Amino acid sequence: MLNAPSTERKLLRGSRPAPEPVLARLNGLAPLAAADVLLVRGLSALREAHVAGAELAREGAPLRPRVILSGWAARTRMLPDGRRQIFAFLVPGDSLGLYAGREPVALSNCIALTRMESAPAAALVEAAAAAPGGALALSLGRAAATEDAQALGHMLRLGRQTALERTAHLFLELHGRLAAVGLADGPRFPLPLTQETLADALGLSIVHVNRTLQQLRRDRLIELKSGWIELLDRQAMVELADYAAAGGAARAAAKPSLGAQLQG
Amino acid sequence: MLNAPSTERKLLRGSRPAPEPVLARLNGLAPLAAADVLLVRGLSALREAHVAGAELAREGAPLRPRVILSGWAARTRMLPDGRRQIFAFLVPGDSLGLYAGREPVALSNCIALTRMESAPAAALVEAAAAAPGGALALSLGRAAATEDAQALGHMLRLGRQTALERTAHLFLELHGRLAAVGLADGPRFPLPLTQETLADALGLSIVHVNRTLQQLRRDRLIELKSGWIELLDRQAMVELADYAAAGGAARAAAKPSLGAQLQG
DNA sequence: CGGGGGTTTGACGAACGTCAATCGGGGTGG
DNA sequence: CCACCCCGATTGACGTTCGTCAAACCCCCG
Repeated sequence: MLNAPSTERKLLRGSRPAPEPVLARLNGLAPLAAADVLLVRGLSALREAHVAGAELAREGAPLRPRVILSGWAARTRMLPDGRRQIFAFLVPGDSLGLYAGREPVALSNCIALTRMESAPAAALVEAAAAAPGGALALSLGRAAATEDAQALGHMLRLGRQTALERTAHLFLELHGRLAAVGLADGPRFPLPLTQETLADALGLSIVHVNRTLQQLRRDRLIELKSGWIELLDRQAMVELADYAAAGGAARAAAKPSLGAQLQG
Repeated sequence: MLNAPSTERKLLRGSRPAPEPVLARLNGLAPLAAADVLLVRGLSALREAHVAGAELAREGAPLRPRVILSGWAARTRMLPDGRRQIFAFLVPGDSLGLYAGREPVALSNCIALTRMESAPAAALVEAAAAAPGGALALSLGRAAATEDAQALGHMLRLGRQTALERTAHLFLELHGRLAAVGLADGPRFPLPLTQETLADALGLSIVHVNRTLQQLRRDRLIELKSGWIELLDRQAMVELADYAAAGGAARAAAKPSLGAQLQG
């Protein structure tokens, strides 16, 4: 359930895990004004820590806007008999309840999958509302649209793709999203998820997820070990999973140059 | 593909198919001010007709805000090999592209499933933006939240429910939504969908949808004939499908009194 | 050296998809 | 008015995918 320990530290030596994922994300969606950049940077002063398993939102309860600085979370809902569906994974740079308007009521539960850090982001909402035509508002709007597009991609996976296609498609999406906030190391990225968590996201059983992962390994499409995954043949996976057609591809595309700019 | 002909006319004799579904919907979500009511009523002057199969939106193309006055539509996406997923059904009172902010780009295709009528609704967006604290803005916000909740319910269906549960759950959702705009006749409501369309929504094959419907009939849960469906034992269906837990139940609940008020 | 959560494997069964044929009803051309 | 036709609904036989059950196995930590 936790981020890989030694391996991670070794591979990202010299840079902190994710310098400013929220800034990278929002600035990647629309170049922010200087004031907006300061505002986003200021969020990290409000940093709060959560243990794995912490509940960030409960369905039906009020929901405070929040951005994720580090770690992974998941939006979920459960059936009375224990079946669980994960609607979305939240990675650094993602947000929660940012577009709820008035009456911010959570439509799903949200739980931390790893140890993580977040910050309340009401300031972002207010700043965007104060300047509806500004870059920040545009960026937040695009973030919302991206979320919607990803939800549609998830539905397409669940409804119309096989286990192999679904799994490849999800990995491609996660890779793109993590690359966009500077958290991918080329074709490699952290995947701190148990197979049970993957199963709940993909609408499969644990056992079948395991066999699907084995097949992706046998086909030399991925290498998966101790919380990290490497896409060995991205192009083949794109074709296998119809990634572009299934949506989210263009919108979640990595913009590595922007992340680099921010560090300069 | 068309609404049932003789039966429908007989059962709804004396009232037009759906007096003012958009008004019923929005007023049901938040009581509108008099000016808002006039604005919504004015939309029907812009009424446009569409044949079954008409394309209301294409993925990636600009999307103009629009409300549905009559008939059914579906949001879809296709895979290159022909597999199709329906993300949502749109019924009278529903809208399309109403919350897209700037850059209104369609995230999915939208096609008319029946002959239908719609009207451009940019006026609603502008009025809500002009009075962000007003009843209309609140109503549109709640409509957006309801849509999101329904999308989550759809994901839960696709990922974690059996064919029987999925089908019952969808019927319960549609019943609630149609009742909320005065289009249900007690436990009966129009269902102008082919089994192929249902299959694409439920993530099943046509044949399996057929067998699932047979079982719902055998179990005396529904009666389904020529474009109409009757829920014979709603409570049993709610338990079968875990309707409340799967979401959308409370939010999509019928508010028949409000529809009646509007007619007086 | 255990313990415990997560992973892997095998055997088996149920749910669902595919293929193919038939049926049925309503619309349409003759 | 009637025969034809076409799309959608229905049914049966069979194959595949995926789930369930159960038992190791593995590795990290305490």
